[in-house]
Amino acid sequence: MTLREVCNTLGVTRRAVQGYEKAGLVVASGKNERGYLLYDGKTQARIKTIKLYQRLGFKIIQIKDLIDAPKEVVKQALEEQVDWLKCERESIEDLIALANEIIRSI
Amino acid sequence: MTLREVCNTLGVTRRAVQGYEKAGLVVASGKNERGYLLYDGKTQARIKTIKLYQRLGFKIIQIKDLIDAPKEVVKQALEEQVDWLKCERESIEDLIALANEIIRSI
DNA sequence: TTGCTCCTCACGTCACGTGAGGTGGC
DNA sequence: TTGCTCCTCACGTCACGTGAGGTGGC
Repeated sequence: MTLREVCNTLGVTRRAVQGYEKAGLVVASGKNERGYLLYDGKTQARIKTIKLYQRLGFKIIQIKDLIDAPKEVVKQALEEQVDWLKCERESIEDLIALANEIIRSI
Repeated sequence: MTLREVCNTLGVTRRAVQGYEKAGLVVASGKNERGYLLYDGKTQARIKTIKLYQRLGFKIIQIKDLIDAPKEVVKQALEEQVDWLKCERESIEDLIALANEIIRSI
């Protein structure tokens, strides 16, 4: 698939994929006769995984360490991320309460 | 109070206050005989307010429109922010569930 | 002169957004 | 030549972080 096709089917931007390449997370599998960048199935799967990790709050540099890591390492990282997400949820709860207090005082 | 004193008492960094000044959110009330930047009580209160709005997720440009706005405008902005925070909370709930699913599948 | 504290730039960060300028085949 | 799609830079974004280089009084 060309870059455009990958972007459309996976819902990522051209610039994001470019960013992943710069970070060393993915590599184009080649170019077609017109010089268009091509990505194979494995690379597309990697891009999907990267997007998923990003949604979970991992940074690019963390994903770099995670994407080719053994399952147990991934599992532990995910468990830590769940703890972090729970903290985030707590913070948001507190902020909602705080904002509501201020609203009532106005 | 000097910049250092403001930073220590309010828990902000020198660079953050500098950023607020650049954005036009606050202005130093003057300089002392040594050329140190000074901030009066009103300015310190503004900095506190800015930090609070930032915690609630407002961006600097939004705070610029909010900090001198009438109470009703602030109230409405806060109500919208609460809605947004609730959406954020939902997203995090979903992410926690998703991460836990992945963990179970490993 | 050394040491301390402050000042004002100004580049770096992060993950892209948003063009700019150039190429290749119809 | 025009029009289209792609390419590869490269500056811009956001709210500061992190120095660099210079000043003033002990």
